[in-house]
Amino acid sequence: MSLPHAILTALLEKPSSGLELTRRFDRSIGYFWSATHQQIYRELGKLEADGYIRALPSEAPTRGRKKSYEVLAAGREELARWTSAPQDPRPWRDALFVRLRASAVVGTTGIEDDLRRHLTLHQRQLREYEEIEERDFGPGKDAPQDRLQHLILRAGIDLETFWTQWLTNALTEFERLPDDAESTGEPPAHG
Amino acid sequence: MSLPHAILTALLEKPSSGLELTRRFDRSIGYFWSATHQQIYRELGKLEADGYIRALPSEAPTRGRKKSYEVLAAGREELARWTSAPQDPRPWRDALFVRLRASAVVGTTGIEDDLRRHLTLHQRQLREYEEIEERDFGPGKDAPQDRLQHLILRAGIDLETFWTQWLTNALTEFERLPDDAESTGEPPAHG
DNA sequence: GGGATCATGTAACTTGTTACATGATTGC
DNA sequence: GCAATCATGTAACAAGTTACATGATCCC
Repeated sequence: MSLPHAILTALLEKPSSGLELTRRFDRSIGYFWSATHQQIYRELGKLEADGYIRALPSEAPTRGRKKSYEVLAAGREELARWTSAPQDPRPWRDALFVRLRASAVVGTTGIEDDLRRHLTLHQRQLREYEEIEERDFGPGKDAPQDRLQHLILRAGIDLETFWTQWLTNALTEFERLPDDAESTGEPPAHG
Repeated sequence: MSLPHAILTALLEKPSSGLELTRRFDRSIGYFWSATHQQIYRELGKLEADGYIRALPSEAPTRGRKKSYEVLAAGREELARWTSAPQDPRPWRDALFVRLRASAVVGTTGIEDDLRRHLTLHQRQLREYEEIEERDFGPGKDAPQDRLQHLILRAGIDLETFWTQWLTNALTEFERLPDDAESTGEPPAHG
């Protein structure tokens, strides 16, 4: 149930239309909770039906006409409630590790190229985050109200750093592996 | 489309019944792709219908009777195809960061306790992974065919290390924050 | 008036979650 | 025979993905 609350947060920061939200989910918010415009419109409809947000008064609300939303008191209360309520971390899923484990059984052909490609993508993302950090949180820009934003950005930087290091290490490991290593049978139990 | 391929991998490692798979998804495989028994039974049905796996011959296949599956040639081929095909990394989503960003708008009340709780959970998971590493990949146990498994485990260790460090840092940051810091308005754009 | 683009949607599908149902086996 | 547990499922729903539809506006 994070998407509606991410939208409430975005709308509290600044009332927006669906498309404006979509654009904000392509950059800052999307760095930790991505969403497509279809999801956003659907969720806006629900939030309005639930009385958490309302469309700012304008002309006839039809297709193709821009429609901006603002958060109502009930919406702010719901967001505060959700934010302070305990939540377990979700089990994480990553297809790359499924593929690696599969390649221990059916062979590693082809996967190495994709690891290299992923490395490039993560290096690019890391650089992007670091540029944002320098621009927005450089020396003398550490206002207290920005600390939380900075903390979130640091998580992004640290995670991309993890990926670049792990992928670099994995590729080194692959060079040492016998060509197209293929093993069968149960691997160590891991727990 | 990772779940069917994770199941094919597991069945190639060792033919199993639905419940046995469920148990394996609770430990080793579940560390990077979790699944409930309902998902697994549904997927087993599809994989069988697609001709990728088959039930090992036994008595009448009814409810309550154990049913084991093995992978057919077509299943192995599909797994090899999927494993070697390029795949983009999925956009990652983490509710904790949504909550942190929300707390910059509606206040940080309550979230600190949950950060502490998450820290404990991640420390516990990290310890578990490290014990597995020592047991299965300790000195003298680095057979080439285990290298891929070790690589995956290292990713888990590194990720949990990231979490414990980041959460520790975040909690320190919270102590420095003015009580129940609450800011309004658009934060820095971050991109 | 026609194409680009801005803007809001619908529909169908896949994947993951939650709650519940039912049969078989084992130990008492 | 009955409770516990092993084992396989169904149903309903929530969330995310992909493809497509349609109206409004701007600029030539």
